[in-house]
Amino acid sequence: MSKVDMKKKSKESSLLNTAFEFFTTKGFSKTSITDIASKAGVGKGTFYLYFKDKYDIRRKLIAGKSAQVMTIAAYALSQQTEPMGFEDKFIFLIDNIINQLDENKSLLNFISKNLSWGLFMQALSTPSEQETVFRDEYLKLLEESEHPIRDPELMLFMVVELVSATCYSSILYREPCTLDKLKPDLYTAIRNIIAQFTVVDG
Amino acid sequence: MSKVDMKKKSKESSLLNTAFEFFTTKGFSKTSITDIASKAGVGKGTFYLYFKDKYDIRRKLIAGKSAQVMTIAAYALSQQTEPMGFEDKFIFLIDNIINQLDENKSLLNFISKNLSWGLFMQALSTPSEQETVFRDEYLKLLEESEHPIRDPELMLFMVVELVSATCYSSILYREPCTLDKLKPDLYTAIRNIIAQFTVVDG
Amino acid sequence: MSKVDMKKKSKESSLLNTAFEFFTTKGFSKTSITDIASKAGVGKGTFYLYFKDKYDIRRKLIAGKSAQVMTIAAYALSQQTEPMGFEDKFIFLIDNIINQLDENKSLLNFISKNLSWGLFMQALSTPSEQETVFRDEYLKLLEESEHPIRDPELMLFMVVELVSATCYSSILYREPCTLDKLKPDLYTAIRNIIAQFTVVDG
Amino acid sequence: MSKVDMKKKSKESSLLNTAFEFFTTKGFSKTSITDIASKAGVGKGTFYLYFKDKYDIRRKLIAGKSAQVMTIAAYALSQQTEPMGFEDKFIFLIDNIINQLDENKSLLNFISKNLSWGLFMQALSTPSEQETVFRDEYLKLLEESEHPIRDPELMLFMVVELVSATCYSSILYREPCTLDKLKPDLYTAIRNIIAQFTVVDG
DNA sequence: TATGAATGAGGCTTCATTCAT
DNA sequence: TATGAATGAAGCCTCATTCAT
Repeated sequence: MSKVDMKKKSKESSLLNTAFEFFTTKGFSKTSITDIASKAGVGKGTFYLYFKDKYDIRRKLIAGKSAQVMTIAAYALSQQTEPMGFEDKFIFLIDNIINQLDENKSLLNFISKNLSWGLFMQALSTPSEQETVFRDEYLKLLEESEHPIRDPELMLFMVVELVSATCYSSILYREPCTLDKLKPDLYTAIRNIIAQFTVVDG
Repeated sequence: MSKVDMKKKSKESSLLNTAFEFFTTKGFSKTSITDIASKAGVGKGTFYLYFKDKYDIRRKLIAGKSAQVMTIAAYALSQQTEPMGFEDKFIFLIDNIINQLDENKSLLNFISKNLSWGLFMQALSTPSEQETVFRDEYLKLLEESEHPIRDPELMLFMVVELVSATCYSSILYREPCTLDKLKPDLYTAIRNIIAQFTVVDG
Repeated sequence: MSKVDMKKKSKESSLLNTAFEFFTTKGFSKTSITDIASKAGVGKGTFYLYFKDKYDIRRKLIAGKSAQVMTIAAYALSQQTEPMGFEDKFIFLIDNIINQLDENKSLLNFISKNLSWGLFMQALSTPSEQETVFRDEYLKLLEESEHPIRDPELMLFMVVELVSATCYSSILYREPCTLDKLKPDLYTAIRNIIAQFTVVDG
Repeated sequence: MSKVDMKKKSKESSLLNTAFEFFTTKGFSKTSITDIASKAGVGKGTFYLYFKDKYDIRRKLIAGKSAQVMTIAAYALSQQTEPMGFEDKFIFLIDNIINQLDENKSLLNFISKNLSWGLFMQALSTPSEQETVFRDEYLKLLEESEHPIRDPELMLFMVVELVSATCYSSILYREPCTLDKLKPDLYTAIRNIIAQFTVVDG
């Protein structure tokens, strides 16, 4: 990569990072291009060399950040050596993601405010530049499961929504309780949901 | 209520209704005071006689609409004659609310876009002008329950978040499945959550 | 007219006058809304209460100024008491307009820069708020003429174009000669054009 | 001309042609340097190697295009073998130019939008790189004329203005009539103007 | 109480021009 | 010579809010 290309990448990163910071603190509509450009240390016009408009930079942030979280979680799971069943692996992934978000509250804030089920699924199945993808990992988990899961997408949907909604409030505002206090009950609830979708042979 | 007071109320209502319509269709930040006032048929200045600013009218809308939903559900429950246990009553309330939202998509849209746990709890416990309040109803349910519930607020939190997040996508976008298909699994999951919070005497 | 309406009219006039001044000196595309508003002593937003955009104010200026010139010329003719033939009346009108423009160079500049045949004819036949209209006057002249004119619109077109193009340069830049020096030859040329369009009975 | 010089010329030509195309279609102020450079297939910075700024390229276009038209007309006249008087030669030139413009509407558009008398006269007397020049041809015509012309510059001025203004509207918009219908009356008018400037010995 | 004219800060975006490569 | 990334001034326009009537 040439020197000039590196500079360009660095500018783009700088803009993305700054936008991310403002979006998560001030909110999208209260953040102006001027805010982003000047904090990023570039001219206002420069912004438009890299992004079509404000919506464009948000879209790219969502895609990038989602992929990043998924990839980290999937990678962590792949590093596990001891044998685990489907349920444990699934909980492992969930737990890893929750911990990432717990340590990175602005990311959580951003994702929660901008991620709908549609965008999430899209991010899950869009490989972009990442090699491994969450969805593949999830499907692999299913195949390895001893007991078949009926309606795996609906199950994933319910779990994801439950997790994201409860953890959001819990991590950011410690309401109605801290994450530590929430986790046991949350994981129990997840295991119950899994059980409820597990087809048991007669 | 005097004639003048009625006129005042009517203007306020008109503004609230119009604002609601725009917020749910165009979104909050893309709705202007001019939009609201002119559609409501009053002068722009009049808006400021009833509301401090744009945020004020949103706040009042959230409170009012939440209370309305809760009140309707609680009233419906009170009309039930046959005896029901805690779990059934709880599910009854949830089901009633879901049905209200299913029939009133713009309300769902508005609540989902504007309701955080904090605002929701606030709305639940702010009597405003409504007589009955959801929270009272919920607490009454708990007292009547045969088996004690550990951590009732956490339980309510988890259920509310699960319901609102899943139903939002399901009702509005039919993704990942229709509401009819979702309901059985959702209610099973809720019953499991209730069970997991129920203290069983030994 | 109420006090408030008078104020409004005065603001609109102020904006029109200022815009006219800038358009004729700096040119249309180099004149900004900020220029106009601040010189007119009103806020930038106020401009948009009176005009849709920059093109709107130009359109209104063209219509207004054209009508004004035509009306003055027609009125002056109507005040003439001594009997005149068609040719003389026509030349009278032309001469009056030329003199108006000679005394009002910025008006000439503006009209010349913004008036096409289409706009001119449109302005001529749009009564707007003026009572008398140039076109009516012209048609009346024709009717009174002893000798019929073949193709009166084409004749008017040729004369108008000849007059406007030559006088523009002559008045503004005194090139290639002064207006005084131009007039005799110009009027001779016009009389010749009229003659060439006059149907002579045989 | 060296290879490098040819390359240079080709870039300059390409820029001029592209600018001409945009100026006549989009207009001067709505055409950006980016438009010109990118359509011409060169870098934006390259533009500034050949032209001082946007006004510079317009100026050079006007000069070049005017000279081109004049040269073609003068050349056509020089090819005529049969003997013609001054009036006929003059009309011949005019007719040739009108026909050029009729076949090349974008050129007419450009000239009309950008040519004032001043620029025109300047173009006529600036030899630039062209060998033959309209003005020379015109003066030669005068000398050959049997009857002296009083005030030849004023006469040329009036004719040129009459022709350009009427033909512009006629060719581009067919208003108020087509070119074919206009020509006879126009040429009659021109002959009359010539007559009016011709000094007849007594 | 009711109005809507007036405001000006601030948003988004374009673009002529420069300059390091 | 050739490039195009970078810039920031400047343009247009919106809109929440105020205030005189």
